[in-house]
Order: sequence, then structure tokens, then C-alpha cells
Amino acid sequence: MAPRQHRDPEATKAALIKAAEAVFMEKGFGSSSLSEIAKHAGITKSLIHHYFGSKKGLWREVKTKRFMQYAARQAEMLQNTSPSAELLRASVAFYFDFLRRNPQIVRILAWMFLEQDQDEFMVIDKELIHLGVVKMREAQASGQLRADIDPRFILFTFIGFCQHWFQDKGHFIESFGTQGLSDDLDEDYLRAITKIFFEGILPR
Amino acid sequence: MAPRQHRDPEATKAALIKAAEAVFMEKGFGSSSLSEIAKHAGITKSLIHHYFGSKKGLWREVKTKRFMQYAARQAEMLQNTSPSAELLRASVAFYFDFLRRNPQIVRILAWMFLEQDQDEFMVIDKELIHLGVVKMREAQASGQLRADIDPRFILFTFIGFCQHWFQDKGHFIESFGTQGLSDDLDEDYLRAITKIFFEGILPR
DNA sequence: TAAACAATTGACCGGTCGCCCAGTTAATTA
DNA sequence: TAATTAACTGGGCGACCGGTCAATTGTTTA
Repeated sequence: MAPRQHRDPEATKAALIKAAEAVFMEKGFGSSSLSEIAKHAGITKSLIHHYFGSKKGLWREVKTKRFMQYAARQAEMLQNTSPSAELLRASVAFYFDFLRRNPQIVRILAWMFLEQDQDEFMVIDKELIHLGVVKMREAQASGQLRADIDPRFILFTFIGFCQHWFQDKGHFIESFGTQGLSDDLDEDYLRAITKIFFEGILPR
Repeated sequence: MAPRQHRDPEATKAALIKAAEAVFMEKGFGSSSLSEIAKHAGITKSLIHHYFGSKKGLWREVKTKRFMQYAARQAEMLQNTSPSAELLRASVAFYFDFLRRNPQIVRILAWMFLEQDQDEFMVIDKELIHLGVVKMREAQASGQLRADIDPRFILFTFIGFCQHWFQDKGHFIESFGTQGLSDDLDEDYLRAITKIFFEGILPR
């Protein structure tokens, strides 16, 4: 490979991370190889070690980058959530929409689960989560939310509703079919879980 | 390794699959090695190729075995579900408990998502799912379930509730903590989602 | 402009990987 | 019992793995 005449370390790092994300997302950490990533980025393998130290270091960089973005959005969401059922509804839609536009997040979380990659940076959103729980508690205190369910479970299932859809949507379509549903399946699902989440499946 | 004096191909295959499942489940496909699996099973590597052809072949065998069991239990569950809210509640508990005792299932489903190789399996439980949807529809017709939500979404979210817990339970503990919850976190969660699923989070 | 620095390359390392094959031995068949 | 089949072993092959290193060259600093 002919040496670059113009050097741009930032661009190099960015290209490396981008290529790494693509490969890691598709194959997971264990099945990805540095040679493939390097080739994909048009950069020699050695530079990976030069910038990121190791394969694990690169993987961490990829995760961190995406996860920061994830945390930022989550903060945005919680900031705007106030103790009213209506705003909570909007938060669900907001979060759902974010995942729809960033499917990488869902894959990263799934890979981390499978490869037992419990990571230190999950701590980042610990305060975030705490903030969310506080908001839930406020909503419970003001009578907007039923008070006999731990707010942590409410928040958790709400996140789970959304994540699970984008993870198992394929199974849904394959097993359940789409007859009678609209073109925008995501939208249909969001409507359904909103009803279930807020009002349950029993008749009122 | 001294050759076995008594040969038992079925036992050998079973031992291989068992060891493979253990290793695969812990490390994922890419990071597992055949040598480790063979050593773990007390059987030489060559026999893996003799019986399963390749690493992928062994992997497929492991997945198939578990998935069949999964389908069988699902059938059992749906068989016993009748169009009453009470029995539906029992089904949730049944399915939840099954996943709790077979965490491998959750991992395999996550793998299927990431590898996009669902098709071959999903055909199996297609009829199963259909049966479940029919039951839901009956429950809707009899007024036991609200009728303004597509029964497919109801079934799907119910499965998702359970799956998601066992996949992201670690995140829950990490981010939310367990203060004020009982020793049996699973039970606490089950109680919470039962409430949410059937009655929603709004005050009644 | 000379020296120091850092980006980048390609050759190379020991190790392990999945896989294959020739040979041995137990079980089955004729 | 002779011949055939199939279970099983162990050695080894080529490929590729993550990682290192010395050398080259553009860029920055003194």
C-alpha cells in the first residue's frame, strides 16, 4: 500500500472506527478480524494497535462512541419528561423513534449480552436512570401513575418494550405475518404497546 | 488419549453437544474453539468433524436441540391457555418460569437475531403461534380481553416481556440496583409485569 | 535548517485455528 | 471366521489470528 502523502490522524481514526463498527455489528467481537477491519478501512492493521492498543481497545472505542450518543438522547428524553402521563407517552414515542433510527444500539446491546461483555461505561447512564426513576416517583405521588408498582420496573419495561421490538421484529413478521396491519409496522406496534403499557390488556 | 474400549456413538454425540453448548453459551460462537469443546467433553477433536462436519454444523445442532425443546414447551403452554384472563395469567407465569430455568433459550434467540438465520426454525412454531393467536381472539370475543388491540401484538409483547427480562436483567441490577426488592428478583419482576401487562400503569 | 516527533508501512512472530487424513481397533455383517 | 463397516485417535497441514518491530516519511518544533 502506497504511503499516504497527506496525513490526517483524526480522519484515519474515524475511518477505522467506522469500519470497525460495520464489521463488529455484523459478526460480533469474536468473529471479527483486525485484518478485515483494516482492509475495509483501507488502512494497515498496525495502525489499529497504534491508535487503540488492541482489538479490545478498538471495540471499546466503538461501543463508547455509540453509547455516548445513546446516553445523550436518553438525557434529552428524561429532561423533557415531567410527571404527567401525557409527557410520559411522548417519551415512549421519542425513545422508540431513536431506536428505530439507530439500530446499531440494539445490536451492540445484544452482542454485549451474548459475549458477556458487562462494561464499565454502563455507569454513564446510572445518574440518568436515577433521574428517570425520580420522575416516575413524582408521577406516582401526583396520582398520574399507579403507585403500587416499583418505578424501576416501570422504566425498565418501557425500555424493554422498545428494544425488544427492534430485536425480534423479524420473528414477528415471520411468525405472525402482517395481514391487516398498515405499511408502517413500527407505528402500529408503537400504538399497541402504548395502549398495553398505559392501560393494560383487560377491558376497562 | 487411550481409545475407548466400549464404543457408544450416541453417548459420544450427546457429550459433544453438551460440552459445545456450555462453551458456546459462555463465549459465543466466534470465540469458542473446537479444541476447548473437545477437551471439555473428553473426546478428540476429530470426532466433531466426524459427526457434525464442521464447527458451524455443531453449532447448528446445539441450536436445533434447544429450539425444539423451546417449541415443545410453547406448545404445552398454548395448549393449556384458554380464553380466560386467569389462565392467561398462568401462561405468563409458565412461560416466564420456563425461561428462568432455561436461560440458554434466551441466548439462542438473541443469536438468531444477530445471525439472521431464523428462517429454518421459525417455520416450526408458526402453527403454534397461530394457535395462540386464535386463543387470544376467543378471549377477546368473550370479553375477557380488550378487543381494540391486535391479538398478535398482545402475544408478542407478552413473550417479549419475559425474554427481555432474562436478557437485560444484568443491566437492571447494574443500573437500577436492588434496594428494597426481595431476594427473588425474578418473582418481583414477574409480579410487576403481570400488573402492567394486564392493567397498565395508569391508576384505575 | 536541523532535530524531534508522530503517522504509516510491511515484514514478521509464535500461537492457534478449523480441518483433513492415514491408521487402529471395536462392532457388525455375511 | 473372514470381510466390512464405523468409531476413534493423533499427527500434521496451511491459513489466519492478534500483536510487535524496525524502517520510512510527512509534519512540527527549536
